[in-house]
Amino acid sequence: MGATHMLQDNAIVKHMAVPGQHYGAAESAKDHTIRLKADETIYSEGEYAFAIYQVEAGAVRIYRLTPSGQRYILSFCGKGEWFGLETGNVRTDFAEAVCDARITPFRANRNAVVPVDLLNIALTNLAKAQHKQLVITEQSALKRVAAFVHEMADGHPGDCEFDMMMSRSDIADYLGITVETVARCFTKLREKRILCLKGRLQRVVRLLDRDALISLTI
Amino acid sequence: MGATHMLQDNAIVKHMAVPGQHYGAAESAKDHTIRLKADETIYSEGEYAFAIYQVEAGAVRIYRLTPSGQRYILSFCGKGEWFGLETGNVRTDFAEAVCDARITPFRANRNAVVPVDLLNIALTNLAKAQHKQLVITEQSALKRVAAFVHEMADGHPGDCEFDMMMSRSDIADYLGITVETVARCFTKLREKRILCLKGRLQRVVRLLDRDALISLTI
DNA sequence: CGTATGATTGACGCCGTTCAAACCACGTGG
DNA sequence: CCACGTGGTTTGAACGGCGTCAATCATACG
Repeated sequence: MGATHMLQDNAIVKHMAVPGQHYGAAESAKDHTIRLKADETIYSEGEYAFAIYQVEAGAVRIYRLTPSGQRYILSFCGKGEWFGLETGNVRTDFAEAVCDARITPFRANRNAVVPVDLLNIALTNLAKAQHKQLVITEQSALKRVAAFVHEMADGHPGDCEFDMMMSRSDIADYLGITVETVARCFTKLREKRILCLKGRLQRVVRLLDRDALISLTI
Repeated sequence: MGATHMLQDNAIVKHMAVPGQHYGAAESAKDHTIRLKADETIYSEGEYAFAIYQVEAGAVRIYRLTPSGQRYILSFCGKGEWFGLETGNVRTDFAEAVCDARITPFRANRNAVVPVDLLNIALTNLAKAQHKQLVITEQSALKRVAAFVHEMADGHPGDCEFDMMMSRSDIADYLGITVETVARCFTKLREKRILCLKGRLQRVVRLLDRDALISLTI
């Protein structure tokens, strides 16, 4: 999190980053960890936004519903990532646990101090959103799925085997394609000997050829 | 710009918004207006990021080049909008004037104060990026173009006739479709009597049926 | 064993890409 | 003035990939 950002030598900006400084004070902004079961709702569109959250374990999906009722997943948040920071006071999207998860809320109590760099969180989320735009417009379903697996693999550095946790339907709504196409792309990746799928629901990936995967996403 | 955001009653956040308060001080962060000709470069990928910018007149395109050399336009910035706020010290994208334009840079000089709410800018840009994700995945080229025209129309409230300024190629790279498809969609919008196109390069839109346009984007 | 849920596979049609040509307004120079 | 070239836009024809609808498979659970 300690990433520096531009304009960092600015006096105002400096004041924003007080990591852990006020944490543990009499009136801490940090609440206790919340344990969530799979698919449990964290907040919904239209609700009052009183906190931001950090993922401790598991994964969270942030999504919106189009007027036609279709779900579009804006982002998945894994361990260490922040979500729930909005422009206004009202939620514009939904947050749910993808699987069993733990998250920590940070409330904005009066006089309490949030021990986090909000600007950094906002800019990180912006960078994620921009990268996703590139992935999505970078047409060809196979490229999108490859980029998704790559993204998941980045969340597990070192491991060549990991659990994606999300369903095919989650992946489809995240990449803007259909479940069937997602399945077809995964079989293509298997045929190309880039990965294996394991587990009851085929959500555990074993990476066989990371380089080939990356070259697909380009 | 003065939009409130969540956690606004937080002490740290309060300190960030000092609109105009320090402006005009001995060492102002605001530089003089820059005048740009069409297609002139503002900054490029890899450069050191020392300032953010506000558009005074005209329009600016923010884009990236994929490894395969394809251009993808992340956003257009019109009058009043901010761009150039990045996560790191190094530019990750390019900024160019779409047409003749005027912009104001805000440097991060030592001891100088940026009279703007950086968090608000970041969150606004994040909201824009998220909305664009919905537009793009909301497949069907016609819907994308309709959403684009709608977005342009929002920049000219009240006017039913305005200049889009960008070329078909700009629009294509912005929406992730081809120039030909963009042209076909515009003729469809003309056939549906939703708009007329004027000017030598057919970039001036006259909106005939705003409601029909909006209902297309849903 | 029957049902339910989620993943996979197949067949077919449509929409957008690709390649190509035409068009239009505006220059230039003969 | 006309011929020609240029940059941007539009239109046409053919191909291919993804969505749709449907059936099948695998595993878990009552």
